[in-house]
Amino acid sequence: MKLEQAIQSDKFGTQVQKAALNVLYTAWWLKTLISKELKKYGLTHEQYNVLRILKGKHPELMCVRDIGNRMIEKSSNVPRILDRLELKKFAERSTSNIDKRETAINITTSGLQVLEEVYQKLIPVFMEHIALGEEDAKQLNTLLERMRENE
Amino acid sequence: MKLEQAIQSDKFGTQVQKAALNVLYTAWWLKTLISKELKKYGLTHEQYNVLRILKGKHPELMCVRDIGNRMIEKSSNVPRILDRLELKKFAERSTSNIDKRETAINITTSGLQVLEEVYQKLIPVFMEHIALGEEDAKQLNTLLERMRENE
DNA sequence: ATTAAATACATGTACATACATCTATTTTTT
DNA sequence: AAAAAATAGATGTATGTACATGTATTTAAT
Repeated sequence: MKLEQAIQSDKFGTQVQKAALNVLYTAWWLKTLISKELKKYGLTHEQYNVLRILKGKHPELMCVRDIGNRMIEKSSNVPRILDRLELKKFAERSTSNIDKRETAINITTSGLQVLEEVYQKLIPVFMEHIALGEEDAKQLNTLLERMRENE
Repeated sequence: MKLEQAIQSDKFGTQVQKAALNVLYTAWWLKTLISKELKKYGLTHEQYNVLRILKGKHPELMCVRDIGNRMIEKSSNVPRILDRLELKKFAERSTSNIDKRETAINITTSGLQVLEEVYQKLIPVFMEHIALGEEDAKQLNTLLERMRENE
């Protein structure tokens, strides 16, 4: 859907201003698409993100700050997200031996399992709904990174 | 900043998967950029968005559903955002005469005023931080809309 | 005309963001 | 070594999202 229809407006000033709205809208669209799938497994987008990050280092443990640095949304409140993951037994907290201020976080076996299941379901969702070839995607990545170049 | 640095990862699988993360990250980056400016005026990104929408129709009044349809994030809870705008006297609610179920919303003079002030401040912020020419922006818009083509 | 269905919006709940503050540790300074 | 500063992360608060439910009003069905 064109942005004009999506937000029922066609007063964008410049293409740059339209691009900003387009990025925001596309991000919402993507999040909704993914979240719909995750919901079947009782996961939110952010909880899934944290699990993916934990898996990336597994079997190493990670501290809260390291997870935060890898989050897409830097202002995410990681301790709170970990609270929910712990309740669902997808992650475990323990105090670090080296530095007792640090919390060492581990993904559980069922965390790894749910992650794998969800990922297998997400692939076809991506395939079906994201209408972009590898070449276009590459070009899109270039433009988005150019957009953020000034800090 | 390259996405690899931003989220401290370079395992993206495909360019399409990277593009999805890149869109999400850029949206967060944009929101943060804008919100920092809005904060000086006691506005959130979403409140600003609603005010912009109201201004677009002013002096016509709008109902809650019409505002919702124009929001970037379709799942926004418009009544709640209006609560805050009303407290700050930037918007007013009244019951529609034609259909008493509908709430007619009006932007106030100070709402229009704060919007104009903020907008004047946002222009240079855009100029300074969004490193994209009109041609690149146009191309970005094309790619984002192609991405969402399959619904 | 009366009842049923639909609509508009408000409101409740769980989760998340954005940001400030607090507590427990560790590191640095003196 | 003792005091001060820095750091890690938990927690509080206001706001927002996502979605379900409730209430008033209007429209459609019988």
